[in-house]
Amino acid sequence: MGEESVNAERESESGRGGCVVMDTPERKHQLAPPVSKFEDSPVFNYLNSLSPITSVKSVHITQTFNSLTFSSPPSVFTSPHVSTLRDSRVLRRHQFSDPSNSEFSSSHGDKEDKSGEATDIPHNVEQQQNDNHVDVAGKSSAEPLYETNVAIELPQTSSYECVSPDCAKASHCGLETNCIPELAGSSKELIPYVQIRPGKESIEKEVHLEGPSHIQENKESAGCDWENLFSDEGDLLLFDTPNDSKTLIDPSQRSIEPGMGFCSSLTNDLQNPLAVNAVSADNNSQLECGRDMSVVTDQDILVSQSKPVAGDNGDNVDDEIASNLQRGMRRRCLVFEMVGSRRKRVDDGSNCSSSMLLQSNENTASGDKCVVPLKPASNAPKRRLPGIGLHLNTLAATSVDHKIINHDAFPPGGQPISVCGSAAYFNLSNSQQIVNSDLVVTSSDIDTCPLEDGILNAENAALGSGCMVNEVLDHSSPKKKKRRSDSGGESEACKRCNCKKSKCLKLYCECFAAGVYCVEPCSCQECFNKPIYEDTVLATRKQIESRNPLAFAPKVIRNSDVMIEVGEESSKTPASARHKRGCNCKKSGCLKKYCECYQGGVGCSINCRCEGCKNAFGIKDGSTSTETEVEIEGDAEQEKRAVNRSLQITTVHNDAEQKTSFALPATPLQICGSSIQPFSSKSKKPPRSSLLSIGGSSSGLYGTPRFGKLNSIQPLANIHDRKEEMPEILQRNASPNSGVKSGSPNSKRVSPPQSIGLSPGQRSSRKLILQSIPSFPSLTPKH
DNA sequence: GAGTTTGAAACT
DNA sequence: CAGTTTCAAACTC
Repeated sequence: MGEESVNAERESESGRGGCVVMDTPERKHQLAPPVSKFEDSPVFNYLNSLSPITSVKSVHITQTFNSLTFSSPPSVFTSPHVSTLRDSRVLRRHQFSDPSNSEFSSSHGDKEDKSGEATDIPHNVEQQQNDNHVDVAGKSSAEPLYETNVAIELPQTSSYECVSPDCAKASHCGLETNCIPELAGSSKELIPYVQIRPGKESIEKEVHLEGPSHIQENKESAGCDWENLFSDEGDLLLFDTPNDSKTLIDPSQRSIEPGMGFCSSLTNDLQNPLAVNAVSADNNSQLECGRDMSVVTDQDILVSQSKPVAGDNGDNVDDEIASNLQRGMRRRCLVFEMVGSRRKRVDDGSNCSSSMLLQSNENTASGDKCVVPLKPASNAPKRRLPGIGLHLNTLAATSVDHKIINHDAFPPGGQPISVCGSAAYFNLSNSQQIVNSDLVVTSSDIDTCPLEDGILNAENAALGSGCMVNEVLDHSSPKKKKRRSDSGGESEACKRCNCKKSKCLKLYCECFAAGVYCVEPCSCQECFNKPIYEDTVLATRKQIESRNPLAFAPKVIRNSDVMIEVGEESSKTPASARHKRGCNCKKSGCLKKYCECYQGGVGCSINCRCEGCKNAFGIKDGSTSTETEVEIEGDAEQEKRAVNRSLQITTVHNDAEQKTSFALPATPLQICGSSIQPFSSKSKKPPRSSLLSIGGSSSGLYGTPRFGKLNSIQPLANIHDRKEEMPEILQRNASPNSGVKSGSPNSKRVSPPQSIGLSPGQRSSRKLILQSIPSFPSLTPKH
């Protein structure tokens, strides 16, 4: 459990979703160079080596949890705790704008406790962390747990900040102070803190008397180290808390938003120990603070990192803000995942800290397109951008978003969720949301990516091909290019709609169908597909899903996916990829984009009812024009391979994708879709759901199914395959187009020019791969 | 950019 | 499930 919980926390931190995975590689790079003082510390080394992996783990973990919990969504929460907590925080934040209100915090704290396992787990983790920290202080052992702890600690470090609020109870503060001294040597920043703390220590000591104090202390100590480490490694952490970044970034915002202020104050405190102390004195909520703190700490850490230890915030802050603005676009796609995670957090237990987080989120989240808001990840993305974490990066919020967010902070509907990000709603759609969030985290989630399509797409887009990423980024780009231009792949994440009557609440709307919120580039009228209307969006989505669980599933399924899902049937549909439902073209001859199959770069299948099919990618009869579809039917082995791959991929998605992300809706959607796809075959649908069934509800919860897949898949997936895939995937990433093929070994078919690779399925695969890679090296195993 | 075509989505 | 309507993208000019 401890490891899992830790992982979950990591995930939550990475939170922001699948992004983490992406980040990991980058982080490594980043970390390696900067290591300075901390390098000596075993822990630090550990982190460096692990950090990348850690992020991945988060994803996997979530997945694993999901798989484990599959039957029961709640269980999922447990693993994802962090994410859930954060999400909950977000929501609560919205609800409770005023962090100042101790009541809220306290209440939140209670809620968190109630939240249950998820919340509980964190505590456990903390304890473990504390233990670890202690060890760390001792310096010695940098055990895998350690790493996990470290990851967790980040949050804790935040707790450190939180401590201030809690100070009454003090555990954190005291611990921190204590820890600090130990760690102090390692980190520059720490020293300052230490100095400050002394005053607090007296208070903290009182707290210490209580059992928890030790743990907290340890945590804090760890946090301190973390800070140092982060400062070195920083980026990693940053990714996790986009929101945080804001808080950290903008001191000014603090003044503006009470809640934010709190967080910011914390962050500031981090920078300025004295301030922190003062804050701590005021704050009452302990647990909440702890969690929130964790968030804050992350932010702080991030900030510190972003800015070299120096503490000068001003300049850095500006830069960060700008970066945030840029992020806005990205967020949208990724958001889903992120959002989910955040929401979870909120739900779980947002405490006072949560409120702060929420605020921070709001700040970070862009209103606007709010998509962004979700992702704290977005913040992370900034730094991540450089690295693989493209989708995550894409998620990054834009500065604009931040602004918007503030405005939106309290959507009319009431739920701040919007903040979470466009993608978020997918998660929300069901109880599964939790799962989704997890997925998101993983995907991201994910997303991402991403949503499914939403997240997943986003993720996929990012992962799938550089194109996707670009597209996501492009959102900012004014014009909708035709998403499809990408190729069949339509990067859903980047979709832009032009709806006039549907209010963007029907599948007519590409954005909505993709599980993504409409963004500026959209030319839609009377659009309700915005974070502000998240409730409406979610409700509508549920309705649609109730009618057709697969409504948001990716339309085009890869062979691998099909293989997996369909299993036996896959043999029936040799084509590398197929349209889930098949087309119904009568006049276009399946040679124009009117045809979804053609648009998706896939051949028509038995499922199609098209007339006069001339689909260049493959005719309905099964004879794909392109030889590409080599029939795998006969080969059970091939199918198995494909399945394994698909599973791997899918698992990754769940991260993303997404939803992230999603990527389906976010990624989740895609994932779902993939999972769902089996059903997709028109008539055959029901049977295949087996996978879905694993996940739980097939429908809305695409996330779950995906998770299920992921979970199931991961185990199934052969390491060999992954390894092989990994490189390929990477390469593919480099070249999106190529990627397509790689996606499914079986699918030899070269994706038509379009980009089969772009096709959601492929994307998903890519995304998955990317994520999977980092995840692969799960830290836990080391233990 | 306006208008037409097309097929999916939604509705009955 | 089939037929019809609505809708927005794709396409053409």
